[in-house]
Amino acid sequence: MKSAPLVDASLAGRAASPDTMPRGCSNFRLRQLMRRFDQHYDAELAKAGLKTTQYSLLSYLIELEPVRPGELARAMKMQPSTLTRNLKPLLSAGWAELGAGADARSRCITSTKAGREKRAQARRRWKSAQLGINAVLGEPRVLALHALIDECMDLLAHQPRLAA
Amino acid sequence: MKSAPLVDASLAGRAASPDTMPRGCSNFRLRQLMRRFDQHYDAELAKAGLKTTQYSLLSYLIELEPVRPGELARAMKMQPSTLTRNLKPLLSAGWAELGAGADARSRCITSTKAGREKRAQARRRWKSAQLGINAVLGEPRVLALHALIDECMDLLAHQPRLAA
DNA sequence: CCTTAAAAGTTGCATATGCAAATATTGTAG
DNA sequence: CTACAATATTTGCATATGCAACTTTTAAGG
Repeated sequence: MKSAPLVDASLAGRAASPDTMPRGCSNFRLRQLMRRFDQHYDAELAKAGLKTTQYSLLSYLIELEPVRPGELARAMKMQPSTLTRNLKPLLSAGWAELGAGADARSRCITSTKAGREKRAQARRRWKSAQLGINAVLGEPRVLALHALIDECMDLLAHQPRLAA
Repeated sequence: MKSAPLVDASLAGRAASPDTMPRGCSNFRLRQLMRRFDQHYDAELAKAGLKTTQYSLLSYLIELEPVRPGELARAMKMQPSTLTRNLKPLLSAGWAELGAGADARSRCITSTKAGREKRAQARRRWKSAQLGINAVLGEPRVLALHALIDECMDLLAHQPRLAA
């Protein structure tokens, strides 16, 4: 028995025949690729002493500051609770500061001088990582990937009710 | 001052002009999309009582069992240490079991009857989530995304030295 | 005013992720 | 047989992620 392939179509999704319907789990695929990318960028950014996620957050903060937590979370399309916690390493490192907002129930996040310097330094590492990706995958493919991701994000954004 | 766009090209990467070079951070984009997908699949799979990651792991386990931890990690392209921990919820739930391997320093993972039943049940939820994605994004776009991800994974796999 | 809703953040709980280091075991060279 | 390298897995440490519940404040009705 066991005529089935090692990993069935719902897992890897590259065995079964026609290309008329998506095979395999989109989420698992995305997750795999994200892990790979993350490792690459992290390895480069580690030389500047931060994680890729921290670099993104610091960059968005510097662009948008002074900014409220919720606003920043919305801009980065993440949960407010996630932002609260992702901010902690930046606060500990002295790259960002959390002050009182106009509204007493809100806050105001700003970057420090050290934070802006760290971002400038890390940016060179990020650039290196990005160029590495461009080189290995080829710029056209990276462009296509970006475009496709953007399309998906747009379509998902206007779709409040996704689950059946 | 401040003629710069709200979020510069290195962040969102959709402002600046020519399409001749990738703009913005591929990693951040992937991360965003992955979060979205994850939420969608998780919402659906929660009805069966597990997370998307656990569904993937359980599925791979059932396909490959009996299997050693390292082998399973390699198949799923994740770190062995990550697999060790991701397995814990499955063990706690009684969906998988960890036994002694041939080699005394290794182990042998197998699924339980409850695990296989749970997977069958969860598979319907996964299918529903996947169909939802196909519907919102359109099957051609999902196919394109899969193909692109697969290409990237292949190119990255044969590239041991990525970082500069 | 007072009650109730809405808004903004944070915390509790659980999981996912990876690197580096530790552990245990097996294989190998002298 | 022993010291050392190679293999297989797990732990320590730190972060990332989300949902649901909770706290505090402000706004809206009566």
